[in-house]
Amino acid sequence: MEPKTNLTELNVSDFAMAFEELTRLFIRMPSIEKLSFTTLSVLHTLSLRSPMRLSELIATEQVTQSAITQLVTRLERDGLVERRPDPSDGRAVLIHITPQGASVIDSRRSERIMRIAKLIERLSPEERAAIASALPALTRLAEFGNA
Amino acid sequence: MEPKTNLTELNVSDFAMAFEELTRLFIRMPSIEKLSFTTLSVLHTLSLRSPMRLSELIATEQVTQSAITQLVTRLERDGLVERRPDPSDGRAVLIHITPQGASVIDSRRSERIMRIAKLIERLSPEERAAIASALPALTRLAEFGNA
DNA sequence: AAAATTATATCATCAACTTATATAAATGTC
DNA sequence: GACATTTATATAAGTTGATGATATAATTTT
Repeated sequence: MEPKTNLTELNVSDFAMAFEELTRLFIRMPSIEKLSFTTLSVLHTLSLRSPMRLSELIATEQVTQSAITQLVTRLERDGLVERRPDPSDGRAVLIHITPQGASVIDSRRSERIMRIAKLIERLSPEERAAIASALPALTRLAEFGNA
Repeated sequence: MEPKTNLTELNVSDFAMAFEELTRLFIRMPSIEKLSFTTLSVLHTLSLRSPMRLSELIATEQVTQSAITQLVTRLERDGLVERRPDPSDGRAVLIHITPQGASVIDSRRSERIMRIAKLIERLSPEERAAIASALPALTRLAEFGNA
């Protein structure tokens, strides 16, 4: 609506490209545990909000009920989560993250921070400062995803 | 090695967190064509460097030979790529992207730019300017991935 | 010429996703 | 309260996407 099209459009296109590349880099980043995006995402969400219902996870993770049910079954098999009845609704179960599941997320997070640190080291102080001052904006962008 | 640990570490941790969230947002971003990461990545790589050998794609995409062979077989089935003999090596095939495959990548890219533009609109001019000045640094970060 | 390496196809298996179906519990309507 | 509708979740069947293993042909090395 606003005639900032020229400036916004140029920024966005370059930004989008850079971010796509960074996303690719991240996805392909080696990891101790070879877990899928959704697995990690579910565990991450549970590490923040455990316990949760399956229906809640379906909403946060944007995959089908069946996929979540099956993933939780596998995670339960591997000891990363537990199913418990929901006392407030006989149809539902509550998914609890186990200490083992939580430690997967913790170690994963630490590892990725270390890897990113390695990359950041290769930037100049000016480049780092620029990223630092953009960080609040990037953080805000990220929050839009939870809206 | 350098005693910038404090500043770098603080930045990196926050940056990493914001970055993880943004990555999640991007991965979960809805799309007209529901294609997997590796599918898109292969098509993207081919759109830049077609034709390529399977062995080259194995290296760029960081998955096994078997996975690439099978994926290319499916993409060929769907008309997005073509296999042709490599005249310089009787064992090899060259994978060419088709116009259809290229248009998948193009439309995907345009769509994502539009979606990101929508998000960027919600930032203030100051926030946008901060991201714009960080963009060269982010772009540099992204390039480390191709090293 | 034979051995070793390279390039790729295929098989078997499991994870991860989809749609479809089924069942039980909860809620809404009369 | 009886019945209809909705909700929550398990499961089946199928495809895709990944792995390791195996096989075959072409090329390179010895």
